[in-house]
Amino acid sequence: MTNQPLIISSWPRAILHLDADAFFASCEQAIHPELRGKPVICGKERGIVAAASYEAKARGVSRGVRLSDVKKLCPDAIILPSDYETYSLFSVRMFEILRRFSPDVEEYSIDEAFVDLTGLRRSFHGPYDSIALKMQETIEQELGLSVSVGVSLSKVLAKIGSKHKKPHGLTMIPGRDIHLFLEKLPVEKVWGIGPNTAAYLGKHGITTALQFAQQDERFVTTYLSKPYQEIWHELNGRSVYPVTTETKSSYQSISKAKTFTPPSTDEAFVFAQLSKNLENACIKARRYHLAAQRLVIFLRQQDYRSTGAELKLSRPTAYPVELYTLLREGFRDLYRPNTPYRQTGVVLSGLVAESSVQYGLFEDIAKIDRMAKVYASIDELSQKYGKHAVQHGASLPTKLQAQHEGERGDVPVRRGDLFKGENKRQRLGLPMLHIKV
DNA sequence: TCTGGGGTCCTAGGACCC
DNA sequence: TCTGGGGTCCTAGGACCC
Repeated sequence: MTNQPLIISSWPRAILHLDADAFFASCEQAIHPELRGKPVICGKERGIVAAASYEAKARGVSRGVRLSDVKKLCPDAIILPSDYETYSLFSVRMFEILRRFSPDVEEYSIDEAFVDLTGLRRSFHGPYDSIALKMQETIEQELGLSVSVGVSLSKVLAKIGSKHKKPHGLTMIPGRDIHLFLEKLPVEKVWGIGPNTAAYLGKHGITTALQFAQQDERFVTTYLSKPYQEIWHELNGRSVYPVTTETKSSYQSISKAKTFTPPSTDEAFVFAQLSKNLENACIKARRYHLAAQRLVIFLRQQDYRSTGAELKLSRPTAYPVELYTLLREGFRDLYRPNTPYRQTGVVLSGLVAESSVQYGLFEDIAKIDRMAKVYASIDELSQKYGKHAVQHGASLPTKLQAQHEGERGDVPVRRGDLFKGENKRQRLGLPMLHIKV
């Protein structure tokens, strides 16, 4: 493997990191004024706290806590389902505001961004901290959201800055002060250093970010791999991570996984879960006009062990019908009877643009064309009525889960019951279609 | 610490070739 | 047939992120 040298920015940069405070909950409070000042929690759909407003945090509610425990901590909490579409709109507008200040905006996640401020002092007639303050104020005025920002010489340091004081912080870390911020910071709090690397560094006597930053280069290149060498430079104020402005329009891989409770030993049910994941992954791939060259499937057992297999496709595709034979074969190899499974998943990888797919000489082009049309209609229906409007027959046994999750989940369900009775879709008067494969 | 779902990048090691 | 050097490509798995 060729060891490419790191490219280190040759002049000092001014990089800002912005992190919205309690983003989901704050969006809810911005839209619904009556929620302001109250403990608001998002995550009802998953049963755990996805975000908590500062009022809720003050009562000890934090991310990941089970909602059943929330009621003990904070009985008057207002618990809402997460509404990603609305939050995305806030997110888009937040990034738009940032781009008024600099074209170099990286949309890092729904509620975080990096902005390269290098060279902007002249046009703004003021220091970097006043630009940062202006951003903060504009977002507050126009969107009613509070954000925390950090400004420093590199992305890693800017992130440390934005986390330093929350909510509504504005932290500048100039080169001469770096050590003050790293001194008390446990090394695992540094962006990119997880528990494994922290434990490894601990064996070398390194527990704080400052101790890590002060290692000499020989130590770093001898004992650490490239990602950590990069972090080491960044902590020392040498920027190696560029602010990338391209908005993401493609994927390296698309995955879908679903956990079910209780774990199941029912082969048809487990296969149906897998099949449904495949359908959902394919829908997303088609939305981005991508086709997969490889399909990974995995089954996770009750004890969290997982087995998987990578399947190669003869030609890139995003159409489940073309993948069922392979899916069945792969499943047959992995599945062990009488083993309780709790999760299945698929990964579509080796994604290429759909338009670049070459069809073989002997393939029935007319048939492929018809299939493409069927799927185009399916995608349209899913858009209108939700993605469960149309399903492959193979995915139908997932209906068992709906019954398991009902109040009387202990009642045995016979296969014959699957199609009986009305479901939500029918009650709403929406079409129910089954595609035969 | 895990919850749960969706991603990215890097490395080591094997297969294969000249 | 063995030895050895060197390169590429691919894959599994690890680590980390939000």
